[in-house]
Amino acid sequence: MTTRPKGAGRGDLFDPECPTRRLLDRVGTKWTSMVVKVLAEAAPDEVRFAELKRRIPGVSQKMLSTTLHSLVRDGLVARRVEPVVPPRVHYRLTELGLSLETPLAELRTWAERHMAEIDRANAAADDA
Amino acid sequence: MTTRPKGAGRGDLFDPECPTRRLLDRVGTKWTSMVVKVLAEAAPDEVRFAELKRRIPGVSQKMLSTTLHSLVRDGLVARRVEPVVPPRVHYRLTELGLSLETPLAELRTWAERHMAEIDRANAAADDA
DNA sequence: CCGGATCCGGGGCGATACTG
DNA sequence: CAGTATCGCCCCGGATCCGG
Repeated sequence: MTTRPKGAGRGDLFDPECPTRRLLDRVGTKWTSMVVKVLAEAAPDEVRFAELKRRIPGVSQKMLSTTLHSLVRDGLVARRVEPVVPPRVHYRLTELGLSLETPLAELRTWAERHMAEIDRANAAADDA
Repeated sequence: MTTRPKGAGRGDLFDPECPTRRLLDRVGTKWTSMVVKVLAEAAPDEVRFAELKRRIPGVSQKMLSTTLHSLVRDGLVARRVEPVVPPRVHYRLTELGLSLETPLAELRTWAERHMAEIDRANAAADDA
């Protein structure tokens, strides 16, 4: 999933290593944005795995787990394990993750305001 | 494709019809954000197909064509054909498309500023 | 309770070749 | 010049089983 190029292009946005494309590859995966949102709403508190799953209807255990590990790997989410039986695992956004929430929130705002127009455009296209 | 549970709860962002998820499904496709960026930079001028292709290294004709048609269908891009031989097709952002450029630009800014941190986090994870 | 391992289908995406 | 058609790979993401 995570494409792993090495040198990050920082000048040309259309460089194959374009940071925006790479970011969208991550944020665009199905569950990432929702995980970030839930964790952002809970911040600075932690959220347990099961609670996260409960708050994101439709996500499978596998995908939630995979998504979280990707985010941890990217340094956007911190993971804390309580060494008890049964184990308890807690997640929270790092500062980096929190800073990402800002632009993501703006995208959400745009979506809420304008998706209806997109739907209308599609409906019009279907007519033709 | 997507099952339609019922009327979308207009409050709940985690509804299966969540507008944010749907927007990200579109914007997250590989070439969309770059097409929008090129057209936004050219705005309010139009850009021809070949010029668009030239400015987006790596894109195939097929994917550029597909991406553009999706955007047209969504009402984000307008298409104008000059009925000459050989044909000339011009594209430009609609107002809706232009308004999307704003939050997208902020995502780009975030990406430029922070992708290096993400890369470092990944490198650190590779060590372990 | 948390999540790794495996199997599998569908769709995004690319390469190439062909039309008007 | 600007597409469309076809083929096929890859990998996301869902279901299920299992392990600590």
